[in-house]
Amino acid sequence: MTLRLFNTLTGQMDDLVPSDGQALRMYACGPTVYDYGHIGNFRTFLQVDVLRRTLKLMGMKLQHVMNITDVDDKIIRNSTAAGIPISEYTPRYVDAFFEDLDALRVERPEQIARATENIDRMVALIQKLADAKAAYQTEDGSWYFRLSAFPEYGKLSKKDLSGMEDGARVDVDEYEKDSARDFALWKAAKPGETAWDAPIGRGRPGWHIECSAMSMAYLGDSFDLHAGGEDLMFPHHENEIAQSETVTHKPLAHHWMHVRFLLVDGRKMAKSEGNFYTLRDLLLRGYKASAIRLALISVPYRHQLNFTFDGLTEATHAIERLRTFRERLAKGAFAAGSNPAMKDAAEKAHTDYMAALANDLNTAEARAPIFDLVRTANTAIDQGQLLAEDRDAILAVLRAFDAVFDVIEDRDAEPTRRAIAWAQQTGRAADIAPELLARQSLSDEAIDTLVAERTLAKKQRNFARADQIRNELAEKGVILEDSKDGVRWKRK
RNA sequence: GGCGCGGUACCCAAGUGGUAAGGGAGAGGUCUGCAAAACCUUUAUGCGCCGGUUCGAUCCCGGCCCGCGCCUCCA
Repeated sequence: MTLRLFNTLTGQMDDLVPSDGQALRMYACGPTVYDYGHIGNFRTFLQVDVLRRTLKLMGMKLQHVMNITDVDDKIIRNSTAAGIPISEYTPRYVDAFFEDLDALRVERPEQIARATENIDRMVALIQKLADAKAAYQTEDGSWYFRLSAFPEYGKLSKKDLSGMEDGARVDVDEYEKDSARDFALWKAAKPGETAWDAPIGRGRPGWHIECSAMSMAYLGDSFDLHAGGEDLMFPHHENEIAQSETVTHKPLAHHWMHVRFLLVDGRKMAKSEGNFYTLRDLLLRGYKASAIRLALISVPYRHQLNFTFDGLTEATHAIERLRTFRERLAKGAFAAGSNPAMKDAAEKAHTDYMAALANDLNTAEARAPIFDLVRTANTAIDQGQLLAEDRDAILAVLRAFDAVFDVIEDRDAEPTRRAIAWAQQTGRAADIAPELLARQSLSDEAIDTLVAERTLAKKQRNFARADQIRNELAEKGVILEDSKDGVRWKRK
């Protein structure tokens, strides 16, 4: 099975296949670690995760590199304000980033590339650009890329910059540059700023050169796929192409994938808009990591996603439906044998599911056959028509679903527990929803004890006491379900 | 201004030239001591508006209205 994926560069759907016949070599732009990640960041990383997992489910091997930008203007600004060197400032945000990825079940790339560990490679690339007359140094010691050296500039974002007038009063602060659009490759050190000594002078790398140097170092001059948020298309990715292809004369990446933005209440998320949420904000409000994951991946990557709290609630309920269903299959007793109708239903669901993913990662379309199967199978179970082999076939379909979506298996307790601990340790305890704390107040053992007491009360037909216990548990966010096979409880 | 995307039921959302997946929510019912879960029924002759092409358009073409994103750091 082959994934058809929209390619920004060609403007059409192209098959995504490893050009070396072995593993798909892909580079995805990672975070700049100057603060905690927000849900917009994570939508992009989640969609790249969907891509990764889909390719793996199709049997493809991956060589996926993600950079971490651990030196840039914002980092320097913030670390200076905090009065500590960037080497002490960034680790906490690097750790937080990976913790958040874990909470959201985002798989780690095969290779993490840190900017500060690849400075030599960036310097070497700038020297090659200088040799090619595509880079020049200004009076203050900074290096810039000469846009006029790369006629194809704009081919990714389809921008025609030929009409832009050089030397126009576009950017008075950058009067030293030959052209207003020329971008920085190397920023000369200013007093007190983090800097590296290099043959091209003391300074630090520009953002764009990082990705060019690291992607080529880990994946070769020309690789299969480059991914990132839509905002990176211009100028970041365009600049990467210019830097790399000027030196190699080969396409940097054959395929470019851009994840569209997440909006909040119909607007781009921004601190100044007051609609800015980190993952931790949502966890502390009591939303489950799985619900956040599902909400952020259920709208296909090529569409804007309008984030709302209603959407999270909806995702919570949808996951609950799937989990309840799987538990019913796993714990129920089914007679041996196979029901041809159910076998067909399971096969069809699997086929449709895979086809939807193969069609440009259409996650919304991929969900539908799974929920169809849930309803069909539930009905069959109600009528005693579902047999043991059918159960196994359906469980296999659910595993294929979770291989990409990864929300049925309940791993929500840990991220929530960690978020609460983090809030308490960093003086943000006030941000923890009271309801969430109430929910945490009962141990599993305490719940089991109360459930047992209620079961006894029911047996003695003391329904008043039984209902009282059920209500008490409900107030603590524990929901009970009676069935022939006993009582199931779950945390809200 | 340039480039691009979207407007489908109460909400989210898929989709196709032949009459609308799925999820959530609501209503009624079955089951249950009562609930919960599950199942059944139900909620768009309708897919922003106006023209056109066509035997037939939500899906193709043109125009218009509305919303959003990028064009500067930004996932």
